[in-house]
Amino acid sequence: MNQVTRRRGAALEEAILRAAVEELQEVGYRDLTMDGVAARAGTAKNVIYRRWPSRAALCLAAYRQMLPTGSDGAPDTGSLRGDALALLTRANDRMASPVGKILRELLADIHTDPERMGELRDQVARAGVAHWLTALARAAARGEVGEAALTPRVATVAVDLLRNEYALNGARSVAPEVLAEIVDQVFIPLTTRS
Amino acid sequence: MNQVTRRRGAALEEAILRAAVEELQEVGYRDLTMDGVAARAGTAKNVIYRRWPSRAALCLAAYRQMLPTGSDGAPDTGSLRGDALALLTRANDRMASPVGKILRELLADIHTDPERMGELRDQVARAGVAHWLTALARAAARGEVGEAALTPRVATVAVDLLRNEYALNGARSVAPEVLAEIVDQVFIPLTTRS
DNA sequence: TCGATAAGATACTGGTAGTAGCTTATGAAG
DNA sequence: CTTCATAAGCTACTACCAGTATCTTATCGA
Repeated sequence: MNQVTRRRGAALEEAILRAAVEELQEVGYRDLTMDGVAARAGTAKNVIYRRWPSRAALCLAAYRQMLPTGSDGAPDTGSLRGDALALLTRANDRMASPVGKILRELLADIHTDPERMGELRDQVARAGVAHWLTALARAAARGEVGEAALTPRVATVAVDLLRNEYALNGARSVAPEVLAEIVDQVFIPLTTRS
Repeated sequence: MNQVTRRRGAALEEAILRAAVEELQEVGYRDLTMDGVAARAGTAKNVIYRRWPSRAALCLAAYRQMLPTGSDGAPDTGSLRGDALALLTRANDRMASPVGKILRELLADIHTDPERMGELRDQVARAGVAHWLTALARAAARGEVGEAALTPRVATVAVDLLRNEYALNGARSVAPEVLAEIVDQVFIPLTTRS
């Protein structure tokens, strides 16, 4: 592994992160090893440890790289129920995807580390709140929903419940019927003016 | 560690489980080691492996031993809101307790193992659903709530959201204000006839 | 009394996080 | 062009732990 030209600084850092991302994609968080990342990056373990204090920290950084940069717009199906189902389905797809799996493994592993949890929480919790709020705002403009519904808690109730399903179900993806149930039994009754 | 009298069968099994429970209480799931349990039980690791196939399996069995046997009755405060807050507070206390912490560590570790997840899920999900249903039934008798609220999904919505808080917050316990928010912004509006 | 069974003791494999210490390429400053 | 601090590269190491193997020996039932 004798390097002819030696990478340094940012270039090396990127190479390591890229290697970590690839390892995450291929073997997942649980089975990712520092030796593996080092080998793939063509460097040595201690080089990694000079930049990130632990395996979890490295993987967290790598995870960030994997996130889609340009998030899609909010769906506009014309009805609140349609929008909600679309948003929830999208969230479900994301959580069931490889990236979602990695996120869940990561969450599971670092849930005792308050510091790193904080970083992840924002990533997780904030994802898409805006979309729910705009969907609600549109519905409010149509007169479908009352003012009382426009709190963050209510807006995110559906995704929160979805996240709970994953917490209970483990790795499996959540069935569409469950999504409909959440929307029809909770989200719509909560938001719709009666 | 030469035993004068050698324990066998059920007696030994109980001793191991007791040791595992104590280790769980003292160091938690994450830091529990099979060597530690064996030492504490005054036996050897392979004896444990003759009974449980893995560390996770042993800890799951030990966790079951830790559960309170006689669950408390459903609170009856006279109002649905009071009952809901009481139930949710109790659930929060349980989840924040050492036993709850162990449960969460366990959940986090085995969430990729569908088989063991199934065992745990019932334990977790079913816990207290009955109480919510009786609280709702009482409220229905008083005319406080409509029929539509009497689905499992709606009945457990508060605990489900609480569980989500733990998923997002990691180890920390959930603040009382959050409990009130869940009750006042979600549970009560969902259930109460308008 | 004897023999099957399972407990006990010990040692081992294999894998991995994280550390240490040395060598050497690199780039910047003089 | 030379020097020198820095950081990359390399190797080897510690410590830890899950799970396995093997042999000895106590126990219990026939």
